Amino acid sequence: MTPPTLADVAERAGVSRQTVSNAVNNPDLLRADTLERVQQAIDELGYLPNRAARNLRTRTSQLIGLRLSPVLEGTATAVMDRFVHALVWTSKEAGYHVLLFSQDEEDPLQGYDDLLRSTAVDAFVVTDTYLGNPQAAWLRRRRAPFVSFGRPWDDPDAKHPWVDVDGAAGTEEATRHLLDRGHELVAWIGWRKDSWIGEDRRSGWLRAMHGRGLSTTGLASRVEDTVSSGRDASAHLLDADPARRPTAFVCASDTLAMGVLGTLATRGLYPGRDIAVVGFDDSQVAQVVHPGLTSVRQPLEEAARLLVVGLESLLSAPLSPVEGRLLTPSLVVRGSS
Amino acid sequence: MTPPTLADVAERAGVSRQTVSNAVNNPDLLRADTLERVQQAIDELGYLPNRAARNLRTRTSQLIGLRLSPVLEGTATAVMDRFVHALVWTSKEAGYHVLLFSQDEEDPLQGYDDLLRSTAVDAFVVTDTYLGNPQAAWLRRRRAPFVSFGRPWDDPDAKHPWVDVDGAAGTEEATRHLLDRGHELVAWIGWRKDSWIGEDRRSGWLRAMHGRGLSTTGLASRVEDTVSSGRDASAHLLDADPARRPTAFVCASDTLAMGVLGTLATRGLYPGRDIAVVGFDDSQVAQVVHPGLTSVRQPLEEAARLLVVGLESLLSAPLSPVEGRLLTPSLVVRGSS
DNA sequence: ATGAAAGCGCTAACAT
DNA sequence: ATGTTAGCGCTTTCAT
Repeated sequence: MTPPTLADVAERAGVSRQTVSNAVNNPDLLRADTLERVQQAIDELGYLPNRAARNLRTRTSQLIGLRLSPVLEGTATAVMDRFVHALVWTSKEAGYHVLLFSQDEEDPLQGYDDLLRSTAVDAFVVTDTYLGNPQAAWLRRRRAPFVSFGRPWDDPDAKHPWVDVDGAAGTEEATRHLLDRGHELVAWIGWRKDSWIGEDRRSGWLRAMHGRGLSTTGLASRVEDTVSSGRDASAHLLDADPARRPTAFVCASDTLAMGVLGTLATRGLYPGRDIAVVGFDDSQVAQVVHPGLTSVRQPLEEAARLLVVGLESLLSAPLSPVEGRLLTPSLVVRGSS
Repeated sequence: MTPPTLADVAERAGVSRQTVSNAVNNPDLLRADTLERVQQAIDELGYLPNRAARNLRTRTSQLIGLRLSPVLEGTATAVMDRFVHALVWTSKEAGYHVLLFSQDEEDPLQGYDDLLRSTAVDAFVVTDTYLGNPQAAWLRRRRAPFVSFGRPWDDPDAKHPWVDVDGAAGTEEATRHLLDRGHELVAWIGWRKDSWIGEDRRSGWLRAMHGRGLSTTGLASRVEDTVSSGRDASAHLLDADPARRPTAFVCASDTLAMGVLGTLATRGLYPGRDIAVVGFDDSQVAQVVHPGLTSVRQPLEEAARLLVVGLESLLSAPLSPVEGRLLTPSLVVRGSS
């Protein structure tokens, strides 16, 4: 009924418990024939070390904590889904599992604190590094091992490994793509100024426009990340100055881009033919909407891989030099451009 | 540096370690003043029981295993995301965490087996109960505790708690909604016949149509779950018999519905005005596409809640009577109808 | 109501 | 190269 233990294997193989432990953890220490004998007993019994016992002894849990942020309905946020999957996959390769926990209403640090104090996880992957998020700083003070997906925007001397995607490079490529297709009046619909990620992405658009000597006057708009904001902003930009009516839109998110598509549909304009549109994140929405939304895709699989690498070095050598990695996203071109 | 232990608390409170354990697990056993003294020591030290030690002793892990299925790109599958979140949330309330693992390429049971043999999780939540999925049967043979989100379609004498959503009721409501709006030629675009879920959803459409004495001849189509299949199927249905040209489409998924919207866009038809469309799952896509896709929404939060309830009773009383629960989805009406 | 003793299954340190 | 000893932090008897 209960799974076999080290002792069961030892008895069957006619060796001591320690030898079995070595066979599992330090096979090099065993003589070839002993190892084989032990291995056979392990196979026959279907032995696998008891996690709780091993965790207690080694003071590790082989678990990585990840806080799941609430699902935002009404937006096109495909990132988390893909990222979680990539993280689970790469963690497995490294011998870790991912433990999910959720935000506590009143105290955002509660979940982290409890898991830490109960030694339930070895480390965290933090994903929300937006301005004012207290987690990173708090975890650092706590000396808790963690890596972050997202730059430590507000903390230049952060000492934890991080991986982020170069949003500016993404929007720059998107804008260049449109410019290459002959567009000159490429508008920007982004987020409010207090979003560093938003300003980062905006800067890529600016860079591309200015790089071609094009003026951006009257072509930008900063709004909330909702479909209706995108719809209103694009309608406004299209109606503002007839002489500088945008022929293309680059958006800070697929959500905003869907708003633009909405405006076009209302006006009988056809995306990709009459007006070009580019989104950000390559969400499912971008993939299934007609005629396909061109979008900037984040290399989440690579991000997850590098985060786990960072985690491993952090856990094996806590004082190793810290590094941040900036990944370049790619543009997925579809019908809308 | 290391977190405080039971012994630390005991020393500080001037009681034995056992008394501290009781204070945590059986506070009723302590005298009020002792309890308060211990509690104060706990608070001062920030003590939380070491998970590994507790797990070893109690032979539980307070962990629920959930296999994350691969993200299907190019489809509108919003279900998993919301479900995982709901599960994490309700699990927390019940004192459990969710451990994620991923599918092994060659052996789909590997992940389950390893976690079971290493006693890393207390139970599983199984989500893919489609035809031919060996997990449920395998877990049952293994006497592993699990609950499933999805009926045991192919196993009438399954003995595990399950929760599922009444797909037929959903499509029936969707179809009735269209009939109430004056449509009579309501077409169905669903999945291939070997999908029980697909046939279930299809039966709801049939029931609604026949309930109003309407013929379904030439109005149905069974295809793969891709956008292009939905596009092709709807185009075909619109072109087939002019006398029975559909004025509305009910689809087995939002993915298929997006294909229908694609066909409409190509032909200059306006969803909701010229042709009505209803999808299934209330994905993000349905929420952000213009002019909004009416869709059947699954009560995932309730499903997660009931699954955790089932899990608790399963783990506390393994021989308690098994129950299955069928939940009724709701229709979210948007511009497309 | 509180305490003492034992042991869950494993591995690190040491001995052989 | 293999075995012995000890103990990780906790909870479950059982005794007081």
